Amino acid sequence: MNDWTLLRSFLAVLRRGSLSAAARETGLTQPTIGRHIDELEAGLGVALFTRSPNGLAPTETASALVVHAEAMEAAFAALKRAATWSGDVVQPRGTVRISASEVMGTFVLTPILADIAERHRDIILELALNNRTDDLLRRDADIAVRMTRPKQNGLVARRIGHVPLGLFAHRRYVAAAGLPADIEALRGHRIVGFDRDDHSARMVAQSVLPIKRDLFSFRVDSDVAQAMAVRAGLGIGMMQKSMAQADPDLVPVLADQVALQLECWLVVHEDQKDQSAIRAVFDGLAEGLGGWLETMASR
Amino acid sequence: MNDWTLLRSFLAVLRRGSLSAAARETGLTQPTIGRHIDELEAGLGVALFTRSPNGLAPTETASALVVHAEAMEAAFAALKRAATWSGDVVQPRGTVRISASEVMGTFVLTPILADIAERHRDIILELALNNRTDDLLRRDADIAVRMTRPKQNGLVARRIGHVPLGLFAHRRYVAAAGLPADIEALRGHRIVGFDRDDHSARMVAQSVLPIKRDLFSFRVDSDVAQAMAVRAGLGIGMMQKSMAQADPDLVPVLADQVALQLECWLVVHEDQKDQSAIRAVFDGLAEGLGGWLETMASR
DNA sequence: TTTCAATCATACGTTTTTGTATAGTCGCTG
DNA sequence: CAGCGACTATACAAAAACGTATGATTGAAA
Repeated sequence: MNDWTLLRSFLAVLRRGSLSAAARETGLTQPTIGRHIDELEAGLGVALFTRSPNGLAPTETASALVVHAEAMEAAFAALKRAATWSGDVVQPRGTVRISASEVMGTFVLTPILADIAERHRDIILELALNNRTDDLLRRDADIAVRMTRPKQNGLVARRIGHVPLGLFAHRRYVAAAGLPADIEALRGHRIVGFDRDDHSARMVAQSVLPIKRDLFSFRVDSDVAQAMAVRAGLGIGMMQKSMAQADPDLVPVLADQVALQLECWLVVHEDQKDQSAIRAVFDGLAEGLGGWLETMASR
Repeated sequence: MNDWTLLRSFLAVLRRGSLSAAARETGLTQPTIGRHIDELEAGLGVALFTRSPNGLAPTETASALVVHAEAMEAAFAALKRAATWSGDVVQPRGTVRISASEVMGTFVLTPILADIAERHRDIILELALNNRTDDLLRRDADIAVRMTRPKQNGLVARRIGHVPLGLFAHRRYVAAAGLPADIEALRGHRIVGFDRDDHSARMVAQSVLPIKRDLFSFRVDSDVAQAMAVRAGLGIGMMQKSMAQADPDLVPVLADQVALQLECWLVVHEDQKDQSAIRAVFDGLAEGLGGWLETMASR
């Protein structure tokens, strides 16, 4: 068993849930995908899917293997990106993939990246939005914007500045429920917070707030959705001040008692930091983010 | 360009240095490998090798891509291993790969692993000897024996105990060059140490010894070769006390002033620690290593 | 209940990929 | 300087992989 191609079909079936759908995704045909799965099961000596007329359901074994198949996929994508930097000429060019949180990527990075794209027309930019911290390790991205200091070896990190956070609520909510007098009084309010993904909670663990899941009466894992929920008057929630200030109907809550800020880090792989395309984007991000964070801090 | 198989040929050519040799390694033929390289170069749009009558030399680009291809390879190997744990039955079985340093793996682990293999006949053991610390991240191994506390997320680590180190020299060397009176006097002696790989230096950075490369008059990166050099009378070198005590001709040097010990950690992936095969090996290692470290400490 | 839109499985012809055989080039050695 | 051993490149045949077409089964909607 040593045919790497079979795993592409494996991933496709796992994601689409059927041979036919996987065939559509990969550009192959249903019999081919079926043969691939057969061959893979025979080669590994395990059952990967339970066949049924309405699709294929992955077995436990298949679920355990998916991380490795995805690692192969990520490595392949990284290889293709790295090939675009070839020669590393004076004029930087190629594809650079950036990983960031939803909020940072959507609201902060986009204008900065627009500027970088303007200055370096030969650089293609990719933006991966999620809150995982292992993007660089898996080479899922070339540059990461993170809110925690990276701990791994082999990474080069630069601290850019601080991002101020605060509690906010919509004017309408405040009119109906009032403002809490102190932190304890928050318990009587509707709080918007995370569902399962407690990355934001871990990040602010050093804070004065006792953040736990049962505190929240509205739960979503998407930071952007949390912000939208607050803007919709669903309750009090934590968000970046820059986002809140963009909406005149949002009022700060306990601003004097809850003043929180996250460190902002720019991270690259040690062995990639001298690629001209990556360096150009890194420097652009450092400059753009630095300026943006300064204007935020001075407000 | 999305044929994962081409990268296997790419790796083979890179390692063997010629199409023909790569063909022999992979079990394919020289024309096939040649076509694969052609196709890969065309697909990526870069030159990977400079052809010559006595082989293919990798370009700079090719060297930059090798890490990603190797990541794919490692992920594939990990997938195949993980498939052997299927079902996760009561009786643990499958292939478990352990990463350790040369010294630990060669001299300490082997008897312990023999014991584990005896108790679990359905477990196949693999032992990868190197001093890299990213084995687990790349999933190059399932369990790692390390001398430093792992810092990464997603890993579970257990501290097993301490490994005592010391300076030693061969009786013959001492007869010729004498024993140093204090640490400063080491400068007048022949010292056996690392060449380029300063992992051991970093590990003992907190020590009293000012370890730098120019201190050494004999340099090898292999810890085992260092120990052999000391046993051959080449000079004074640092080694595990357990190894030194196995040779009656070795005498401790500055034992009262240089007493060093490394922490010994057992590390496993969070999402794999409940696989019965891995758990069996992990527990066996913890028990065996723990006992061994205790007898070492009591000497 | 019947029909329809999915699905997976199988048979067969075609395309693509691979292997075999051979020619040609370079460097090394006697 | 000739011969040998290593390599790459090319031409053609064999084998493997793939796609098309079709049948069979299921589940949901009419």
